[in-house]
Order: sequence, then structure tokens, then C-alpha cells
Amino acid sequence: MTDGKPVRRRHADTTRQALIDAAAGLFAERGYDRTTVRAIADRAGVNQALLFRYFGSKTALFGEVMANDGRRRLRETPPERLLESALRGLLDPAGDAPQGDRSLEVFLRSAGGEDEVADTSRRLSEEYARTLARLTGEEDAELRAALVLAWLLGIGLTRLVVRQEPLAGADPERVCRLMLDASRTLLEGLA
Amino acid sequence: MTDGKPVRRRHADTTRQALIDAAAGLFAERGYDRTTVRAIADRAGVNQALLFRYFGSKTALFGEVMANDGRRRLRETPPERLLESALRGLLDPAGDAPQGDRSLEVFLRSAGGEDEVADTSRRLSEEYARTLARLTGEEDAELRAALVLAWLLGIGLTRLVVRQEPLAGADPERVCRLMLDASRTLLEGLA
DNA sequence: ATTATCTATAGATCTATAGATAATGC
DNA sequence: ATTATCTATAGATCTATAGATAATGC
Repeated sequence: MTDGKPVRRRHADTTRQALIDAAAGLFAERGYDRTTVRAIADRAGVNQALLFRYFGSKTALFGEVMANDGRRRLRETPPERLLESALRGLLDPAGDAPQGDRSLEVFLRSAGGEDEVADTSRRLSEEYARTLARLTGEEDAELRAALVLAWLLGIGLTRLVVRQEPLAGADPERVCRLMLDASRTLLEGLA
Repeated sequence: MTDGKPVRRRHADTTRQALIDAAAGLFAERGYDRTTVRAIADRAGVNQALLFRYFGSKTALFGEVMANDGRRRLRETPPERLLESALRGLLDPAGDAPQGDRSLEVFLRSAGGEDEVADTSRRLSEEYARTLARLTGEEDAELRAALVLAWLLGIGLTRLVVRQEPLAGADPERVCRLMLDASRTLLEGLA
């Protein structure tokens, strides 16, 4: 695990970014708690002390990762497509369009952790909820949006974290159709 | 934290059960990883070494907790009422009917943890899925049941673990109605 | 005498820091 | 000369165990 992507030696910005990339990957794969600073540094191909030099602490690096990559999908997806895009991202992390935004995976694997991490995660998920809520004119728009988002998260939890069949191995198209059809009964504005 | 419920001194069975009860509560409140064996022993009012004497390891105690209390709701609830019962249990852990079955909370807070714990959790959730799948005759009954269960878990995750508004503070009745109505479009057999 | 309980501690992690080393730019 | 990087280690947890102590039952 000592060699990640080859890092140009002695270049602070490159090293910083390598640490962020390594952390983003590992947080998505294992969650915050189960990712050690040593594993991050190893994957980035640098010494573990540099993580503290550049970010100060592991929680600060987590915040940086979520601020950096975590909002790409939110920025680049039209609201009425956001639910489907996020669902497809969770169903097929490899073939996902807004490249590199695995923040919902990070969320699912880290939400139960320490307070500062939970807060950072909650803030991201609140932005999703707000965006979805604007889609409908119903009086309880926010609650409906929260329920749909909760469903998305539950599907991700079952498929990626728990890996429980038949959801874990189900065809993404079938899951999308069933989930989106039922969601439209809750949120009108969905594409 | 040294005094839990007063334990009759020097009685192995009582001590064993006190440890199970303390563990069940703490696992539900904090999840497996964030619960220390010392916290369990303290709440049970006994020494931490007894946990290892009676259960061998922390993971073994986790298995015992899930086997002990974890299936009460499954046993005592008719299948067509299971989803609503579990949902109400997550929405209002205090006023819940099958007393003491907080296993879904434990699941939500522990699913991302180490392998043995994840396996124990997955097994419980599979029983829920199987029970729900029997409710409908549709060809893709199992996938539909898995999706409904995922929704339940997502709601629990958002409300209890992430504590994100408006779901965290929403009226249980409203949540029930919205969620169950939409679920009936997926699973016919629900009450 | 038996066995439930406690004391003390080994051993494994992990985050974080202080201070030494080595590579680059002037 | 500056600063990016590494070595070595402190200090905080946590699970688990070996062995001593103390309470009960015959």
C-alpha cells in the first residue's frame, strides 16, 4: 500500500491534493472511523505527518474532502434530475456521471461517527433535502422531500454498506424504475 | 455512571442479564464501535472483566444481544403489520409496543462496523426482508420488499442517527401515513 | 471449597507532535 | 535559505487476560 498514484516529489500543492484524493476514496470505501491517517498517507504515497502539517487534524481533512468534492453533483445536476442522478450514483459508483462525487457513500459510512463528522455529513444531506423540497408545491414539501431522500439513503445503505441481497445485486434500471415511480407519488416535480 | 439498576450481588445469571441489558441499551444509543466494554460494565454495575468471563468477547456479546432481544418484534407481529410496527418503533422508541426491541436502532448505528458485527446485523435485516416479501404475489416480490425495508432504514437513519430536520421532529402519524401509502403501491399485502 | 468478582496490566491501535533530514530555489 | 518530507515517539484509548480477593453454599 506504499504506492498510490505516483506523486511528484516535493510539491506541496500536489501532495495536498493527493492526500485529499486518497482520503476521499478511503472515506467512501470504509467510512471515517475505519480509515486511519496512515492508510490515507500510504495511498497518497507520502508520510503520515504531512496530513497534520497540511490539514491540522483528521476531522479537518474530512471537512475539506466534503467541501471539495462533496457538492459536485448538487452543482452540476438540475434539481428535477438530482434524485435519479444520486440514485444511479449509488447503484453504480463506477459508471457515474459527475465523476468522483462519492460523498453520499462517505455520508452513509460515516454518519454514525463522532459529532464533528456527523455535523459535516448532515450539512451535505440538508442541501440535498432543500433542493428536492423546491420541486413540489405541496404544503408539506419539506417532509416529503426528506422522506424521498431518506429512501435514497436507505437504498444506498442496504446496497453498499450492508450489501444485502437482492438489493445489492439488483439491476440498477429496475431499482430506479420502482423507486422513482413510487417517489413521484410523493414529489410531483421529479423528472 | 457506576450505578445502573441495582444488581443483586454475586449471582451469575443476574449479572449476565444485566450485562446484556446494558449492552442492548448502549448499542442502541451509540452503536457497537462507540460503545466500550467499560461503559457496558459500568452501566451494568459490575467489573469489566466479567464481560469477558461470561461472553468471551465484545463481538460475542453483540451476537447475544441481537439473538436475545433482536427478534422480538419479528416473532410477535403479524407480517402485514410488521412494517408499520417497525416504523412506529423507530419514530417513537419510547412508546413502542414490543417492549425493548431496539434492534433496528442497533442495526442502523452498527451496520458500517467490523465484519462480524455487520454479518450479525445483516442476518436480522434479512429476516425482515423475507417476512415482507411473503406479503405480495408479484414476480419481483423480494426486490419490492427490500426497497420498502430500505426506506424504513433510511427513515430511521435520518431521524435517529443523523437527526436531520424536518424528519427528526416530524409527527409520527404524518410520517406513517405518507410512507405507508407510498409503500402500498409497491407491496399489496400491507395492512 | 467453590466460584463470582475485582485489580493490575499486557499489548494493540491510533492521532498528533517535536525535531531531524533532505530537496529545491536564489 | 527555505520548506517539504520523514523519523521517532508521546499520549490516549480499548480489548483482553492472568491472577488475586471475597462472598456464598456445603
